[in-house]
Amino acid sequence: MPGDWIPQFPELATLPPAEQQMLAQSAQTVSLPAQTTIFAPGQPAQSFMLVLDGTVRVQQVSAGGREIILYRISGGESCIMTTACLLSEDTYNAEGITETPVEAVALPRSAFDDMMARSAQFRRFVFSDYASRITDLLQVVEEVAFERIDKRLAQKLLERADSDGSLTATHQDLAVELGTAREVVSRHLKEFQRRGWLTLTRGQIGLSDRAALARLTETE
Amino acid sequence: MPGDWIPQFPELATLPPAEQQMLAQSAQTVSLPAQTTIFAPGQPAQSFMLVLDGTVRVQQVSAGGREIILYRISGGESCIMTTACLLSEDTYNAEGITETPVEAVALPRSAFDDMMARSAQFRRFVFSDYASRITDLLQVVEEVAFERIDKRLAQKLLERADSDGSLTATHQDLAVELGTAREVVSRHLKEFQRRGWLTLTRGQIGLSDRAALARLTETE
DNA sequence: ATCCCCTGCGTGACTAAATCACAGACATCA
DNA sequence: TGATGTCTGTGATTTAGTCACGCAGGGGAT
Repeated sequence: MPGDWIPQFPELATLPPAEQQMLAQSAQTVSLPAQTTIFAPGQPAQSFMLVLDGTVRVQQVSAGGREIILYRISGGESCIMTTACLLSEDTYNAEGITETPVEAVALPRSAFDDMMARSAQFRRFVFSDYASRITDLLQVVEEVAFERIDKRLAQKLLERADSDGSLTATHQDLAVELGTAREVVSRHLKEFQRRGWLTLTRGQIGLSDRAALARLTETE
Repeated sequence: MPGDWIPQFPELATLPPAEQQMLAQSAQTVSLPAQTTIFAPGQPAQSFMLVLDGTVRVQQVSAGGREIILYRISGGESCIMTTACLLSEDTYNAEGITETPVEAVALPRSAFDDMMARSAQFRRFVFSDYASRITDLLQVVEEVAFERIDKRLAQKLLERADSDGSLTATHQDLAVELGTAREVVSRHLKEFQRRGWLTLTRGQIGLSDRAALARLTETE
């Protein structure tokens, strides 16, 4: 049913019926497999995306081939980045890739413009999305510029571990998360293991002392 | 005369007369001395700022006291950051400071909302501002994460030098530009001097071989 | 099975950057 | 002419990133 996704977005669910109708009619739901590139340099996006389910990873790739993850979009969030960067004539080099299969709603540019013109509430929704992304980017700048790798690594491990304290990730994956080199991650992980904080197996990490890792993240 | 600043913004100069009128009537021009804090953490901004003359520096301060300059706003540009971060409930820690005396126009929140509702052209203006800021931040992330300090330093020197090739800045100032430590800057500058690329005097740098510096910025 | 091959991981050697702890140099003002 | 604060120089040490490997585990393919 068109529009049945609207309740997933609290800011949209309270729109007047007429505007919910507009959204429902002009939006297209799309299903994307994992590892799909949603946007990339030189490939301008033409719609406003709302993610219903799954996660999209937004990352930056440097000339030297190194990568860093900027932020992720998951169910109930929107991704203004695409439309934002359309408007900027400067070249940028971020790309968006689905990490899991993704269900999303695509609002065509014209419908997006209509909604922006019509609804103050929709505008607040969009601006709040911009603000969140900017906050994310400021966070990344701060961490990359000022925080120690061991602290950042511990943070990521805690973030990505499931309730059992295990996570599936190669050292290279973690290096990309942090924007550093694989060897650096390997060495810190080995040190963590030596201290008995975790166990390492190929492509898999098991946290055995979350408290110790958490303590590291709190160091000045 | 109210509104006589509008021609400074090409995207606004072509607005229909009625909307130019609206802008002219609701905007307040303000004069700020140098070193004024325009926005800072915990001090929410309440208007959309358009800079007519002078420059505003937006920077981030870390817990450890280190700083990094994110971007600058100068005449003919707008600063959406303030309004953006109002909407984000998360705390962020960027601050905006005037580097020179600044002439600006402040559009109150209500007038900003009105213009957004009324004019597609104004919306494009605002979005393009967002996009530029995001592009700036992506640039910073890329440089901090992946570029060598010597290259980044050379870039800044070329950027900040006047037509004579001289610039007034302490090593500490340059360290803040790059988000690094003063000693690191001092050592690279000394090396540049040793190579005959510049001359150093207290608080002042004179570039004597811009071409060599430019070559360094082009290294992979 | 055995071989091959690809991916993930370990490691030493080296370079670059950041941190810590000073000391000296310069500028200004009392 | 000191006295004081800012700016710069430098050595020693730690942390991070780079380069160049070699080895291990886990599929296929034959």
